[in-house]
Amino acid sequence: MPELPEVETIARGLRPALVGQTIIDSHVYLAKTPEGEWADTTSFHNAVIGRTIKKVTRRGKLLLIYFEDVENTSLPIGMAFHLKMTGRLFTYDAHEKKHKHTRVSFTLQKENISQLFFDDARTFGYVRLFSQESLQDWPFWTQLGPEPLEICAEDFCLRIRGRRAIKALLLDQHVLAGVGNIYADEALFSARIHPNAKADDVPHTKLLALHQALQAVLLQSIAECGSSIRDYRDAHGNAGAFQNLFRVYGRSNQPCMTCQKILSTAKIAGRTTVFCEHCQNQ
DNA sequence: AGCGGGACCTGTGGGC
DNA sequence: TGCCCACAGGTCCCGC
Repeated sequence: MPELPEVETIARGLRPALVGQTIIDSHVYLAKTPEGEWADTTSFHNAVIGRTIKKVTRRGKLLLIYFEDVENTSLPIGMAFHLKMTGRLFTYDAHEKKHKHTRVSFTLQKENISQLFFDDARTFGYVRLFSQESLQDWPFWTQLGPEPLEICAEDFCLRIRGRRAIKALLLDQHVLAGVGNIYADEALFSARIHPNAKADDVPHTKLLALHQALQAVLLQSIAECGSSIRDYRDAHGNAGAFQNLFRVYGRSNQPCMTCQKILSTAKIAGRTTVFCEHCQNQ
């Protein structure tokens, strides 16, 4: 679910509530949610108890929580949450009871007791504890592409190439980390590029426009606290507002905001894709 | 190499 | 009201 702007918004919301807090208890309600070296419920619990949160950040669509260093170097240095389609991370006061879809919860204390819930209706999401070493054994992590907001135009053009559909490249987390279906469609519309165009057939000037458009759409969405379609809420339970600014995503059969022709829908790169045949002719 | 389809899951909304 | 089907923001794996 959440793409880069939504995960960024969640990280910003959680940061003030979590940094400096110490985990004093944890519960795993769905055994498959923790993954990796400390996936087992008991080792997960033992590895997080007593850990103080140092940093809350993001890489691609992963929400990262780092712990303060401890003497025991065999313990994890942090945990990575992938929210997939329906994952949510919220903080609550000490009295909040487990929800229907709560998969993992943490109890925190510094001054006031509070809780962090990882809820996920469809259960595709996961949390993975990691050490410096185990990160290197995690292919999803080691193969993540660069951050789309940090890559320069020149490097962007070098990565968006080949005979695949350009939308497939934007969605490929090895090529760029954090772009999903919404922002791929919005950026391609903005740059006036057909989502099914082979990357190598797209003129260099259009690739430069796409680099600009992608960064603009991501930044604008972050400024609006992300997009809320159905499940997504930020760390405080608030909906984002960027969905009100969609120009193509979710607007099948509605008029193009540029040329008024009816927007087209197709399955491209395995995903529902909305675009304007007239404006995105390249 | 790159695609299409299926799998992993539950919830929701539309049509009848 | 209720049932059935299609579809959903992500990723991985398989076979063609």
